[in-house]
Amino acid sequence: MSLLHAVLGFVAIQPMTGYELGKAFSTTAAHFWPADQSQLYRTLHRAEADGLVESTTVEQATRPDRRLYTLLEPGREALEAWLASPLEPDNSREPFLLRLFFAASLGTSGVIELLDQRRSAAVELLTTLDALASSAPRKTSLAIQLQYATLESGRAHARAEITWLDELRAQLANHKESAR
Amino acid sequence: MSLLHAVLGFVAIQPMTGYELGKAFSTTAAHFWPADQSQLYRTLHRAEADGLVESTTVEQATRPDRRLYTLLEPGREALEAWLASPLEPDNSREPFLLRLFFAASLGTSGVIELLDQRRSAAVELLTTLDALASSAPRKTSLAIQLQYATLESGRAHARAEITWLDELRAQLANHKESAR
DNA sequence: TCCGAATATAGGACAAGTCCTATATGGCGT
DNA sequence: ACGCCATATAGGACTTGTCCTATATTCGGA
Repeated sequence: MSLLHAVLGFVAIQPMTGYELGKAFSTTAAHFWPADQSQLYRTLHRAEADGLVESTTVEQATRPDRRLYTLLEPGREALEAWLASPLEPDNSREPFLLRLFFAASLGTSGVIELLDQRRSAAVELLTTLDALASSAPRKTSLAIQLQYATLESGRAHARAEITWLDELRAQLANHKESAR
Repeated sequence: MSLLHAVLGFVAIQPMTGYELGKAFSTTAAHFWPADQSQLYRTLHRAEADGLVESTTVEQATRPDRRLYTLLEPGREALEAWLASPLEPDNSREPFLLRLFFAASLGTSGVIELLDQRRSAAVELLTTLDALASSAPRKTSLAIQLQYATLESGRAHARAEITWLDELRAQLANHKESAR
């Protein structure tokens, strides 16, 4: 349901085509809201059918025609209603934790390998986010500040993840040693 | 797809009924893997159809019959294969970040309210996890250690979330003040 | 010269998860 | 006395998201 709201949010900033929306997602929102291309276009169709947005076809000579989507008043209302609605309880899935939970049969050394793999991925994510953060624009408007804040959130959680992994790893390694 | 693996993981520890599985999820894995009751039973049916588990009906006088599921060899292999498979890239959705990203139209004070709501939820989660952690058994086996580690992960991330929220809140409040 | 990437939109098939309801009974609180 | 909760399993309807493919052209690199 939320992809619709994200679409409305982007279109509220500026009228866009589906393709541009895809770009906007992958460059600015990918780390907290991956958007499938197919799903994006379907959501746009539905939003238009529901009268939330309006599209105008822009013909192009060589490229396929572009459909430029504009936010309509009902769409803006839906967006504001979403922003003001109570926060839904957070029930996110953590595939890594699920695996770790059941990983005992890998043995201590196997689990440590798992932790190292996860650590690599977390470090990679963190460096990506660091790069994005350092190339971010000056925080002039509230909107820009908030967009930057989502980056900061990702960095904070990535750092927390790495710290947790290191502590767990040390604990397991230590335990293994003393068990010798 | 992962619910299947979680089911195999639990049944590997001990043969269980669907109902007991539901309990196991909600008491030990709820914070990183919510399991819908309907989905659970469907997954069990499929796992049995696929020859991964086997069920025996235990008749009861007053209560409905219980179907006790046992892990079969192919199921154990599937579980081990999953544990040894490469980590999938992490693409989790963060509805709160999505909302924050587009929340500028709420104004600084509206955003601060949003942050406060989120903070309350995070604090509540943290205290729940703290309680679970303090009532956790002694970390004797590797399995118990890993299960405890998932709790620690939740706590680490909850604390990171609270810290991030506090910093952002201070920054926004400060900005608002200096803009007067 | 050929292959892939970028531009631009769209549909089909499928997987996974959510929400609601149904069935049947016993115990507990108010 | 009445309703709700726990026990125990299951199906229907629906939403959301994923993966793959199709279409059509242009440009750049190996």
